[in-house]
Amino acid sequence: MEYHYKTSCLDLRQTLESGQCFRWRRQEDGSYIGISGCHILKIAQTDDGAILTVRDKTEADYWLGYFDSATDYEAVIKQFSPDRTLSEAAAENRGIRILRQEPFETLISFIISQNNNIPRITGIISRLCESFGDRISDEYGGMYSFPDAKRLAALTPDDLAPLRAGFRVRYILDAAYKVADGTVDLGSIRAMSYDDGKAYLKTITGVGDKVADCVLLFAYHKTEAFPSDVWIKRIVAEYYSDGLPECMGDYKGIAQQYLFEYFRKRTPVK
DNA sequence: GCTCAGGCAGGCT
DNA sequence: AGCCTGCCTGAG
Repeated sequence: MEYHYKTSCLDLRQTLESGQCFRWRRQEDGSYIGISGCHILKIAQTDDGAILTVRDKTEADYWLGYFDSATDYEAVIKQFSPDRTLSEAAAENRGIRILRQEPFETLISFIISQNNNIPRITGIISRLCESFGDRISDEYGGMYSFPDAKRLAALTPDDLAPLRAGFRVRYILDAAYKVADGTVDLGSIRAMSYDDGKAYLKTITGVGDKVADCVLLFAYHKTEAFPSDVWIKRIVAEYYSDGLPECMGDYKGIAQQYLFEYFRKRTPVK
């Protein structure tokens, strides 16, 4: 079925190519095909929203949650209006959504992201899923699930060598072990405060401030999280050296995403 | 050869 | 608590 999602604040390219997710493929016609958990979606941009191609209404509901349809982005952008830089960044990138992704997949993805670039991150994750995930559908040329913690915990560094993930392999395995044996219960983080969730995630080797913030923001939708990468550090140093503006409130993570896109676009590729 | 890419651990002060 | 340094890998 096709589900027509009407909204004024969703731009697929801005959202799906913003570096918060790694499992979407842009098609020649401009639509995107992606997977999350065992859910598969084809989605196409329209003037007044997007059209979701899904099996049934239950699937459509899953994806509306994934695309954060419950958050009023218009209101958030209005809240940012006192800060000139931020409101310019938001106006230009008003179609960005903060996705609600599967926690384990998000955790492993951002462990892989450290000291790495987006094409390589995407490649490593593709190989991980094709090697150790399940082929859950033959449509769109074959779709593979993200392997769960138990599956990954059964592997050795040699098994993961073909991924070419380098020194991150031992971090991937440490995360898989801790989640598989219950040392880390990802489900419990949802109810935790931002600070507690961050400290809890950092008990995993290879998870520092940046990775923890990405997981808290892009999986658990804790919008107080403000992932501070090399780009954001430059922006903060130049524009917010006296501290982040009051109007960001509890939406620092959304602000971060607008600022990141705004300045990345303006930085020429060498 | 070199540097850099959306960091982190481990060791040092 | 804050600074340094090395790190797999592949592209430019």
